[in-house]
Amino acid sequence: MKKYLTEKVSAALRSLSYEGLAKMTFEKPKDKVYGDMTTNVAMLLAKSAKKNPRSLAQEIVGKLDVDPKYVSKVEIAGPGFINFRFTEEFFTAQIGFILQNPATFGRTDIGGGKKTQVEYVSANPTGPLSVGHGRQAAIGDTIANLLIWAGYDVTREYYYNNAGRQMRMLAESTYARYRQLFDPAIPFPEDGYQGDYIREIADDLKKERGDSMVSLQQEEALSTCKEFAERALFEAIKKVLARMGVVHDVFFNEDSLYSSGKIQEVIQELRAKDLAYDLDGAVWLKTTALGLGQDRVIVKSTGEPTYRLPDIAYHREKFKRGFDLIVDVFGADHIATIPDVLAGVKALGYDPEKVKVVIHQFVTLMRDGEQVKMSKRLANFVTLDELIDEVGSDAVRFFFLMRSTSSHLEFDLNLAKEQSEKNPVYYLQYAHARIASILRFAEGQGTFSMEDSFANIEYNLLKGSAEIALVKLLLEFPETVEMCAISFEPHRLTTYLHDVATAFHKFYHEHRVVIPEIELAKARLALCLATKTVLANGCKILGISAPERM
RNA sequence: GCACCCGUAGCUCAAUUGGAUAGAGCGGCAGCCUACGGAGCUGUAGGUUGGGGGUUCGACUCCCUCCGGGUGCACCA
Repeated sequence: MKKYLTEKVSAALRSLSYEGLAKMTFEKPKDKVYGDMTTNVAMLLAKSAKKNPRSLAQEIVGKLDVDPKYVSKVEIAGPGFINFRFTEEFFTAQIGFILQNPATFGRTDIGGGKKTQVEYVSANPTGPLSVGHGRQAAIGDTIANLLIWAGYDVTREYYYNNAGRQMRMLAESTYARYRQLFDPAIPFPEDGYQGDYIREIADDLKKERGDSMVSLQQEEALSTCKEFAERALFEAIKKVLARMGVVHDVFFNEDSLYSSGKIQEVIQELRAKDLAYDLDGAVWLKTTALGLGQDRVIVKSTGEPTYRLPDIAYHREKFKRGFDLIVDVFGADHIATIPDVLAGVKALGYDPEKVKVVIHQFVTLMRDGEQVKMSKRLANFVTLDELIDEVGSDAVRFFFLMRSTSSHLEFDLNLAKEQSEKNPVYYLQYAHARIASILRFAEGQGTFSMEDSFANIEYNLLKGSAEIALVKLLLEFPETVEMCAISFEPHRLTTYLHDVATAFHKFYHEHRVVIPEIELAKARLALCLATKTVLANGCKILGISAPERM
């Protein structure tokens, strides 16, 4: 549609020798009285051509040569919009296109196979995943799906650190809990991890090792505790993620950056470029030379690197591994670290423009109209596992994706559990199940069979406004996926699918599908099947199920 | 104090990335089941887009400023 118009309008511009003076874009007007497609090219042209936009539009339209089989009306409106209306046949005929390859409808190739990495979750194995991690998992995973559908070559990655101070504390906490099983008087470290999950790990440790570790050297015992706790926690993390349908391709360990010497390489490179220097026994990154407010320490005077250095080294690896687009999904609490990392990337000679950082805001759980209070320190937070237990993984994913990532998300537990039209995820799934039910019914009546070819359907029998509106919406699916992918905004897909469900329900109430007029019945069944296709493909991208019955 | 995010209908949020009369869901009010799923549909009320300036043919969107909420700030991660 856009392609066709682009061709025709640029031909008209060429004959008026206005070509290249302004960027030509088409979009779907918000209000359907303005037609199916509109362009503001005349208004953009007005300035450089020094002419009134409306008379410019008049000139362009005069030179326009469009096929009346496709375009039924061209008009100029408002300050100089050129509006196009397409014939109904133009739309309905494309149902056949959807049904030709249902599994791939919505896929595009704008990504051109670009090698892309999406990093998300990346929680260190020091405890169970929180609901915040859940939001990140849903967002990251869906962005990855969107990019795949848009033709990118995507790797899903999880970055973690099992070496630092946090892990030391995990080991000490586990060890203390373990020893308390034999002697309750053993003290618990002051900054230790308070959560009950540590007790559970200690219990398991006792089951496996008995009291054999009580007599062990402390360092040896701690290293055993660390390994044991890390393994247990990582298994738990992977298990919860799997419950949400999230599976990473690569787990990248921060420690490998040290053992392989990459950290040292980065320091050398930065020094060689005169972007790192020594002061007060520490190594500083000259971030001021890269446009930031102040220089930052990358190696402390104790010889220990700060978090910035491995983060920069990791991003260097991302580039070295050949990724052409790097998407980092982080929580809002990591905002401050981003400029430093990007500066580091730039300092090493890579293009920071290739790194897209998606920041998501926090999640508040609401129950019975009141905020569920959570404190990580007191370890009384709701874990992602518990949330999935309570409302199910479809609702969890959908709710996490419903809002724009930059918006704070209020998660209404009562609503998520409610099995009614109020609940947006059920509303969507219900539409899919309802179509499945109609198709079953039609097959039972012998109106059609799934083996039928949809090649000879008389689509022009579909004339009702609800039918046409539904078709038009379905045809927007590929560009919607594309737009969500390139803007990294999954929530727009949830909005779109909700609209599709609404358009379908409206169609359903206005038109009976399985009727004696067999040709019309078949055309409507084809429309149902096309709708089911879009809903199913959309749900697949969102990572939620599209049930045949509910 | 500095940086980033947010502020839109009673509530939770959208708004085609600068387009035409700012839209949904929930809640409120009024309706719709003798045929394919009422987990649905129809109608209605509800707004100075936090305030004020600016850029533009055009601003919820971009710039400045103020107000309010959140997050971050270190040789912690």
